[in-house]
Amino acid sequence: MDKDKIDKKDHILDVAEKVFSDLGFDGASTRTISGEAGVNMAMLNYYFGSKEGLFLAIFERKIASFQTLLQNIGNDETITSWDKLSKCIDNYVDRIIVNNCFQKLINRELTMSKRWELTDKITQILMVNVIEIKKILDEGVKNKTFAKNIDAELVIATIFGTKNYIINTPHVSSLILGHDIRDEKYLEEELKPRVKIYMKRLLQAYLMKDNDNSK
Amino acid sequence: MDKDKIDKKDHILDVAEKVFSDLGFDGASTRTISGEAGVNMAMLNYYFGSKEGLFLAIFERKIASFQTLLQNIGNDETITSWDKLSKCIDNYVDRIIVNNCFQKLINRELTMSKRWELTDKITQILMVNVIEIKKILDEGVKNKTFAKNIDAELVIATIFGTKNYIINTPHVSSLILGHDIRDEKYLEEELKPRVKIYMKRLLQAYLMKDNDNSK
DNA sequence: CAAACTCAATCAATCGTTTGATTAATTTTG
DNA sequence: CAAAATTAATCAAACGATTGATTGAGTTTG
Repeated sequence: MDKDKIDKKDHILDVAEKVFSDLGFDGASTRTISGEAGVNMAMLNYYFGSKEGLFLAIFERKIASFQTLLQNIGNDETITSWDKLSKCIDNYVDRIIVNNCFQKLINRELTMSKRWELTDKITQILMVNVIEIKKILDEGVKNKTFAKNIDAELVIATIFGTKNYIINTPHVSSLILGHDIRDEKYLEEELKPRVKIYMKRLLQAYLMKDNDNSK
Repeated sequence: MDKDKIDKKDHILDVAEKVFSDLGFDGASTRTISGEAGVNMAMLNYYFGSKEGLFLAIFERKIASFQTLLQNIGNDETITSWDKLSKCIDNYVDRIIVNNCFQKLINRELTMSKRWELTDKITQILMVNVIEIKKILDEGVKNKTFAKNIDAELVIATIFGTKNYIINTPHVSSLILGHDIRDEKYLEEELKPRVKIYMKRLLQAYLMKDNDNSK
């Protein structure tokens, strides 16, 4: 049946995503992945051509859902620049914490000096979001919602960096926060709203204050 | 000669640090490392026992320099909490951008679910800095330098996360900033001061403003 | 000379991939 | 309809290549 085939491929991709994110591309053997997924080793090549093909397929599957999310917020003329940024933060915190282990994959791949093609593709995808936020920040400066001398590029680094730090280094951030951040209940009910509130207060304080240059 | 021996070991460690940070632990073969370092493959095992021993030796070498840096800032009674935090930021930005590729190593290792012993050791080392900053923040709240309702834990995530984001994802941050951040001149003369100024303004705005809870 | 060092050659183990056979379901044919 | 042919899916086994590690013979050094 066609449905079963798709389900099986999807199951392999689910397992592979987890194993790759735990062990890295080189650390995860095809035997481990196929074993974990409960399928014969040869099926990986049968379905995805190669180990790298499997790796790429994981990304292909996720890309679509990444593209469209922030798309229309920037063009909404009815809300202020601050509200747009606020919406972006909400979306981003929600989305990223769901795609937990995929985020780890993306981030590790970006730190590698291998597989340039994939690195470039990921970079391109992430830049869509970066540009979207940059646009909102610039617009906010122009219409004086935000202070004129903000450092927009580094604000972007803070937005993405803060979230990445929490998610990608769970050992450290769990110690800092005093909870296991891999506990889904804590994540959903406490951490997510807390990060949202914090990010908004942090950025509001910075963006909407006059940072005079006379030190 | 004893000097030559140490120099050679250090040279191997330098090369290995670079190769590991580019290719990951599993992606970097002992042949690649020894070839890059211009030494016989067997030397790696002769000096460091094993591939993992070599990997650990890279960390051992760096640990000492990491420990002592922030140590005494927190205990200085003559400066304000804000100045302490300010000093921490300076130290941190300076140090971390120098140890560029070692940071990538640390960060990738923290995202892995392998080599628990090393992960725990790294976590422990990083926590020294975390606790130091936490202490400063708490003290600042107590003596009313900082607002009473700040989110100290997430401030820490912002400090480390912002810097990590810039350094660990050079492809993306180079695009954002419009310069190749691996260009040492740009890094030293432009980016470093810029990050310092930005971080201080960002944190000052947040920490020294009343974040009322009514919305 | 003895200890420390260096090397090419080699080891077993594991890697990603391919193979050829087998099964089961579908389509074509007489 | 029933037999034959075709197809996709699955498997155990094996492939060559590469891995980290070791060997034992040679060289250098103090």
